Amino acid sequence: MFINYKLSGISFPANYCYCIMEYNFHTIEKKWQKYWKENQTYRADNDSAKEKYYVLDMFPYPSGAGLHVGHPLGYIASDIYARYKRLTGFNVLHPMGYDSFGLPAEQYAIQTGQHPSITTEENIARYRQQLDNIGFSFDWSREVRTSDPSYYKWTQWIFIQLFNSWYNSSTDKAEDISTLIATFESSGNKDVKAVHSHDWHFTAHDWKSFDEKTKAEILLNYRLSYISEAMVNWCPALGTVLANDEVKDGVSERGGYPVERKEMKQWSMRITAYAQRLLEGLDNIDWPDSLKEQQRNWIGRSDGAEVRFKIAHSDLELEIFTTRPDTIFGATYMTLAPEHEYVDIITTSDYRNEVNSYVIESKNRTERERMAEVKNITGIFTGAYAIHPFSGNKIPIWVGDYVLAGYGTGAVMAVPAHDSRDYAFAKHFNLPIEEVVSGGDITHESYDAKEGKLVNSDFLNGLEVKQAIKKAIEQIEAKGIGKGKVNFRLRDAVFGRQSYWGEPIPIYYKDGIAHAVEERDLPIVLPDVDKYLPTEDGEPPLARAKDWSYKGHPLETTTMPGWAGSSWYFLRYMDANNDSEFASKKALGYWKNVDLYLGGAEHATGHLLYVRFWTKFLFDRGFISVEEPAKKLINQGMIQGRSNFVYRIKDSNKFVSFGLKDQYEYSQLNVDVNIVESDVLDINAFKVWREEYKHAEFVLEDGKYICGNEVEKMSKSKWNVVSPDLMIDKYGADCLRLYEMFLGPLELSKPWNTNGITGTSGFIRKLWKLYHKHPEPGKDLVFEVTDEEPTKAEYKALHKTIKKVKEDIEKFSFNTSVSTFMICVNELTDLKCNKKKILEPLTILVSPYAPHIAEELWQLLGNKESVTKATFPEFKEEYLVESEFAYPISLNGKTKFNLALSLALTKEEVEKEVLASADMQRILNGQSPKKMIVVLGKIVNVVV
RNA sequence: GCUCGGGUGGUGGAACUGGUAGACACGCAGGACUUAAAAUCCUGUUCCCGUUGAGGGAGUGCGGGUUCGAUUCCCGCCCCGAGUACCA
Repeated sequence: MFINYKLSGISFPANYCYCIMEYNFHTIEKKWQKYWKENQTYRADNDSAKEKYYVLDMFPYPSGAGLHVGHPLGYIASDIYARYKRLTGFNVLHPMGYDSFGLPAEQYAIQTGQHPSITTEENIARYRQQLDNIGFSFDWSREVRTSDPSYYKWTQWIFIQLFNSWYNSSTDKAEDISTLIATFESSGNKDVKAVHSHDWHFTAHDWKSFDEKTKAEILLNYRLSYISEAMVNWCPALGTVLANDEVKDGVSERGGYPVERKEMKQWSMRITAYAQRLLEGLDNIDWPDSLKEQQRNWIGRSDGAEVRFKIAHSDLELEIFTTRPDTIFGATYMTLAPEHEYVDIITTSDYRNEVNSYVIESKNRTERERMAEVKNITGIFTGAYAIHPFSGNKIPIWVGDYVLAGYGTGAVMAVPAHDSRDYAFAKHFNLPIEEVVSGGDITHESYDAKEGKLVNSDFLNGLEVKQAIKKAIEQIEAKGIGKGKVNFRLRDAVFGRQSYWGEPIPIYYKDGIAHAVEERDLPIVLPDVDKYLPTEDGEPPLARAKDWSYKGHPLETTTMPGWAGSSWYFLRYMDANNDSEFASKKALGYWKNVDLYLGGAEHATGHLLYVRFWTKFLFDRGFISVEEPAKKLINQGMIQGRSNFVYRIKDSNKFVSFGLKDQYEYSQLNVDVNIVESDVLDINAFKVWREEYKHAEFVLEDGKYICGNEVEKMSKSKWNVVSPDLMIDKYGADCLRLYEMFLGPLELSKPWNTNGITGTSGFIRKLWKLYHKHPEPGKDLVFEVTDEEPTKAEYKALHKTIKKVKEDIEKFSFNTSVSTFMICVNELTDLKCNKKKILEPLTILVSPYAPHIAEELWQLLGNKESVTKATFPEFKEEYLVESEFAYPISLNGKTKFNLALSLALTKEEVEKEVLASADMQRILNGQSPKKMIVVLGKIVNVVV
């Protein structure tokens, strides 16, 4: 039997016929959810003598599709951990909220004209209900929503702090812009070491003579949030710019639309100032190695040198960056990025036409084309030459689009013998290749390894690569033609978005100069607009707002990106309802940072990098006392969907079953997995699923319509979304919680399938029965536990479980603790144990995993307070002590039989007993053992 | 290409610092209960040979190595997944 809930609107009957006398999860789960809400059971106190523990989930974007069974995986795990920490005496902060600004709501608003806040509100209500159904221990009094003005007031406030700060490289931290201005006034900028955009040199006198506008423009080059003319990822389809981490394979991450490079005036965040600290900080946090590695690659530190090459017949010098200064004698040509400013200047008249058309051509290629054609080598000679600083040789200067304008200096010294890209280029254009490091065979390929001795390299000859790099830099510096230099791949983050549904940037323009809004005037509330689209002349939607101004001056019209609100929300939870500060000093000082952060790995180079950046910034400016947002982080795996397909015969309304489809010409269509059971289609449900299928016909096999299937990402459009609501309705929240954990290790990705859920469902019933009198057929179960003293075996079953579950939770191995519970309940059932001294601690053990049934049992056991206030049972070794052990006896490492022996025996005695045993005699069959290994309490191995 | 994970029954997965491989659960098979079905309970279930309940052999992707003993450690290879992509 299968009921299609969604379509029929029928909810599953509260009781199966057998359920009357069994555990009724429907009423009991609702009862406790109500109790927790009314008693504010999970409210965390900011004023506690207890040690704090902060468990945080990455908050969701409330999408219209609602939660699917994949979302709660991490929430369940963190909830178990939070509950466990409470039971072990911690004051636990476990909040939840919504990342509620975002593109889907805006897209919907564009289509329907409905304000995105309405959609958002509805979606949040649905999420909340779904979350409540699962029985999470969130402290909802601290809920945050990034789109709420009381929240984004502080997002804007932080933006202003960034705007009013600069990065002092001497003190290695962010400081108030006033300290920079003071320095400019006293000594100009010659002694200022800062992370900034352009090099100017001015004296104190110059500074004082500059007009306001010039001063403002200079300061913008130092501010940590700044506006500049920059190359951005422009996505015409979305009508906005995107940050680097929002672009995947040359298309937008959301929607998959093409992205172009475009020069635009844009607000950006000077995250590059923190590159080194973001890198170093990784060593001190307990995050997955793969995630740290991704951040390291994204930051992309490379150590090398900047070297200036003189250009022949010119006063110009070409500056290049290289990580291999040791190979400088192998530089046989130079390559400039097509965008390099020198291209135009140095190209000789003979080559000008060709170079010009090459540059235009490569500028017109989109990022995507450029990526797709990586193997396609293009380039052109400029006619100009550089002078090798050591050999004095003339080396040709080329233009090639394999050199990126945005990295290093946009120019390279090409060493084809030891760089595969230069090698490919040199081979293609027949340029000389000269070996300077021995160890490879450069006639076949470049030798890129940093191993070997230098050859053909004058003063570097004979040195190992490492020493040669050092020596080369020394010589370069001595000659005054360059210096050692560290480069980062990390770019400043584009911060402005040409969309509506985001935080307004609190900036206004007076005489064309950007000014921050006064803090006391925050928040700058998102205005109403007539349409959520750009204006006719391409201005962002906010330009449509009436009177979008501040003190008579125009306000910025771009809004903040999705990651703005999520870059500091962990702090807001600490004091979520504070309207005079983003959080009080006291709350910040108590909760400090997140102890355990759970979420998906897809945020590695986005959110998780930005939140670290903002945390370091707030730390520098003295607002918080920690430098990292989360001490420990775990990535939960993704739950994939399992899609089902039907096959429509071409030009008909007839559908052919999976096994017979190849006899026809057909098209494959996704079908709602909720009307398919074990790949068999519910034909009647299918007919009512969509109007056009009302009169559908079928070609069946064995009287059934079999669907095809495939594992895909769970999404609305693929009709493979399984909602937790259905599972809860059918099996209960505790069962869903246990099952999601039982599925396998938390970090693992796996397709959702409900095949095994009857296992955890059976476990819950067995657990319930333990506390009840033996059932009489047809009668209700009657609660009954005794005060009798448990047997040794019963104590052992309990304490084994305490030990294992504690260890498992502490290493986040939730799947194995579910097994442990099953083993324990199986054993206690066999022992017919109904003793309070066993069952009461067991209730506490189970409560983090299955809180509803645990609360009910806890109450039945006579407790007045919630089980969440109990204390996690203490493990006592004494119950596990054994006097005997069944030794596995193996022959040459292969186990043959078991022999129970006293643990008091010495090695020699064990040896004797084993040899004397009948089984051993039979196996040896007259042979004498060569050697015997006895590991007391573990194993005996006999070698023949 | 590079980086990081991972390959264990029909399936999801266990196995602590090298020490009884396959826990637990699903599925499957047989049985009990039932007019019947569902549910529940019991038994079996890595594979192969053999069999009364004997016993034997193989086995953790493949090939080697270290060891009394290897899923676990080392070397080489194959396959799968994730991330990244001209970063000089």
